[in-house]
Amino acid sequence: MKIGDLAKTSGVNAKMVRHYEAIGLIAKASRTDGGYRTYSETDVQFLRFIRRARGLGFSMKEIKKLLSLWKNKSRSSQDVKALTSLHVKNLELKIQEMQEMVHNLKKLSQSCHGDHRPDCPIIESLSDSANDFR
Amino acid sequence: MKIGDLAKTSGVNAKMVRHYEAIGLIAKASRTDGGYRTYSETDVQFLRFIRRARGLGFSMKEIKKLLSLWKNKSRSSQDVKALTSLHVKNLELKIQEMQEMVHNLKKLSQSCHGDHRPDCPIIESLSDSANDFR
DNA sequence: TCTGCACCTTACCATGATTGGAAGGTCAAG
DNA sequence: CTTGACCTTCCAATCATGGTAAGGTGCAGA
Repeated sequence: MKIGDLAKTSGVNAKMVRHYEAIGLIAKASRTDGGYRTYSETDVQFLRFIRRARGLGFSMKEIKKLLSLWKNKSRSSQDVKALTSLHVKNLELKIQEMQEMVHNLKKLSQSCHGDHRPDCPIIESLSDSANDFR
Repeated sequence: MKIGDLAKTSGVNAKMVRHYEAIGLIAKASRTDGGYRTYSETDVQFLRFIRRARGLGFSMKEIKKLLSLWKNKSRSSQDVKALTSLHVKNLELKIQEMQEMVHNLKKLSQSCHGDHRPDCPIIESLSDSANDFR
């Protein structure tokens, strides 16, 4: 199986597969005589794992850990759970921050009449030293 | 006023001030005979504006627009409001995505006993082709 | 066998915002 | 005159991804 087929079946871009190899996330693929990378079904599973973890917002660093836990058959589910709840915690923090942003922006936007006049509380608030949003 | 003082009073890192100058977000500062950048109170206001907009999650591109709207006295508040609501919309989309991630992760985490045993539904789910989170 | 095409290779550049370091110049106080 | 704080430019790294260029491989059809 060449990299293009791997990309199709795993859902991970060929470019990304090479990138993951370059940063050591996955092992170096074996090559054909012509220099083409070759892959097996196992690699497909591997890449799918990575793609799903990315889809859940795990960082590459976290995925590296998850992968080693996956490969390690004597792992404890505790470790995986801990990594996951830390990730959840971080996500929730970010969500809260963004919700605050939205709240502030909406409050500003409400008081902005939104017509041709140049007065705008959003602009004024941003330039007013009394308003610090962090 | 030198760049260090500007940094202190505006709350924007000296490094960042130079960067903003380099990418054309702010005008090139005048220099002393020794080559040091010099700033005025106006520049402090400027940098504070940028810092607050960043704090609200606006991108540099958006801030560039906001700055030109700020400087342009004949701007319409409509433009500012439009830019802001677009930003809010994008934020809300991202928030929703992250909430879905959290939801999925929590569901997985719940079914993970979290002890020393190697069985872990989180890992299993990531390697199982039946689970696609996007 | 030649040709064309799809696919592969490496290598470099770009994004966006920020941070870090290195190597060196300026300035004021002691 | 030395010390140390501050400034300068330049270069690089982060993180995940996308793009391009220039060239090699492999296979099907004429």
